[in-house]
Amino acid sequence: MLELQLLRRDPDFVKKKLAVKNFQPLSLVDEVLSVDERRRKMQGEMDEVLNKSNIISKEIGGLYRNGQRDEAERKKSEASALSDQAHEMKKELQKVEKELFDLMVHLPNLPHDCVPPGKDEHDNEVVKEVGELPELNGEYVKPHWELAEMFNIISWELGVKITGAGFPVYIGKGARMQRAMIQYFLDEAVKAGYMEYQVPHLINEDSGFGTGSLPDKEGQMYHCRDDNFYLIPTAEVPLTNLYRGDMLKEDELPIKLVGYTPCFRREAGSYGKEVRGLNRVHQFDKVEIVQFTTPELSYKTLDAMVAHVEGLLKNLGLPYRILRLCGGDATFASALTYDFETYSAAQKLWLEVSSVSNFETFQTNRMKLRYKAKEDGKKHLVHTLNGSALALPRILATIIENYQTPEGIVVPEVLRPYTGFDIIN
RNA sequence: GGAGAGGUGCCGGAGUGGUCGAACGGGCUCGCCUGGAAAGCGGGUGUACCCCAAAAGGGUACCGAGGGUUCGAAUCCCUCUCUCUCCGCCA
Repeated sequence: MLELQLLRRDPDFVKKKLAVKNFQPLSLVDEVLSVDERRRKMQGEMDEVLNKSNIISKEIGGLYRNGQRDEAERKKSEASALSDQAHEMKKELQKVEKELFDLMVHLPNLPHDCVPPGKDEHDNEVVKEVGELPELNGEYVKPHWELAEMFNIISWELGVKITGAGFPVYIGKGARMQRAMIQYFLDEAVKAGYMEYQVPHLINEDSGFGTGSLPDKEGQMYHCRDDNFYLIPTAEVPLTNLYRGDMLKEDELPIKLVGYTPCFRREAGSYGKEVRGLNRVHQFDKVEIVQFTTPELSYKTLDAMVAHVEGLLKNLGLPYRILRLCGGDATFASALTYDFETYSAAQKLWLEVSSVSNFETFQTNRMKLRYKAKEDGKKHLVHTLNGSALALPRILATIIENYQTPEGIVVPEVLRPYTGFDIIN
């Protein structure tokens, strides 16, 4: 959630930034301000009534103590009227507060200065492209879903039997590849100073709200009706919410967390080749890194996280490119997002395998996560960042396609200590 | 799932209708004392919102959450939630 003070201070700036994000209608900003003004006025009036009521109540207490019962009784009706009035005002105020909140919740985060304007993925900016696009020839240009079936390492059919489409079952070396990647990614993160966590895969509403997943992405999450829990769409949600509501000391920052979890996404509305094979599934595994930091350091931190993800891709030997997402393609909560894509040779397709974002104070304003500055002891909202490091299925898809040979699928060197085999055949 | 006990400030822990934003103790912090320290003494020590150009100051709310009773609620009533103990079930 944006900070209301910012809207009050500089509504034009906010509008300008929202325009970059392709947000409509900008008049929402004015609406917020007018509701906010109404709210303040109402609160002032209510406080005044409450103040009077409190004074009289105290007087009544005093009168009783002095034995002036009659005088006290007489004052009661006056006090009663005031408290009724305050009660009504409170109800009205709550309505307006709710109104204000509902409006604020619909404002996305403001994009960072370097975010290019734009509508959708076509306007994203390619920042960097690394590695040779592999030239496959002859018959060895099969897409990963064919190879996976061929070597019996993934079964879509079994997944359908157990659950439904989009729930692949990994078998034998396929399962071990998964486990190897998880372990490798976790080890690399721990080496880089991240604290490993194992967190719940179900979250409550407050957690969903904290990261901005609710109400914005409600339809994307699986919901357990009976208990009102949601299946996590990413470890970002539980990891970030670990610190919800806290007041940190500046010395405690930065905080670096890493966690492996499965991720569940309904992906309503997806279709076609987009969802073939591992390209888009309802359940997948991911290692996620999260950082909490000060506003001064958060963009440096973002760079460091980008570098970390880049390191992983380099080590896996996959051709990749980094995109700076344009305003329209970046998510609701992010101020700046870099997407990583690997090139899947057989599909001749760039697949998104990581997304690294700085949310600045957008999440912490919702979560009320602050820190006390060393300098002046003042409280500020913490900056949050996160990134996939990495999401497994598309990495696996890319490995399967790019490393196919007449003998089988060659396992990238860095994974071999974890898999215990060097070829899938 | 059943029965019971309980959630108070940074921590411990009082408080069962008015003078309670909350005793007392600890912690932390500032000052005095000291060559320095300890002990001791004295002061300070929550958050959010509103009024105010700002500061000073003032107001309101907050004792797990939300409602209710009352002129007045940390205190009484209801609902929810979490923790603990016992029983049942169980990886």
